[in-house]
Amino acid sequence: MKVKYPKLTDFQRKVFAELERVPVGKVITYKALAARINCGSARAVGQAMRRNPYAPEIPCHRVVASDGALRGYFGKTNEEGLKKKRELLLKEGVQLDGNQVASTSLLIR
DNA sequence: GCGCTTATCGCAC
DNA sequence: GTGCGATAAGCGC
Repeated sequence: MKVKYPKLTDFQRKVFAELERVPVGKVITYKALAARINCGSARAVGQAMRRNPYAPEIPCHRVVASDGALRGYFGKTNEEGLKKKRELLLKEGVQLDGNQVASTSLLIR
């Protein structure tokens, strides 16, 4: 298996690995993702996403807050990026309610 | 509702 | 090589 993202740190690599593990139609929370990589801070996960150089290549739109609420996208916490995130999720089959997931059952724990 | 804590990344010196 | 600051969150009070 080749290193898909050699420019990323081990931390980001783990985050993306777990992210790829999320099936289409479902999403994962920052905390759950952080816990999977043995990290107690969800903030660090968001940090990796925000600064990830492969933003459009990484399905960061599948990562949501513990409440299932979208937080930001492409380094933007405004509706600009959020709107796109919503569209992507809907396209993937994730039902959303405004800027929040319609059902927390869609979240991977 | 508001504020503080925590971990990682980015950039500067 | 080392240090400082900022952040796409979470939890507590």
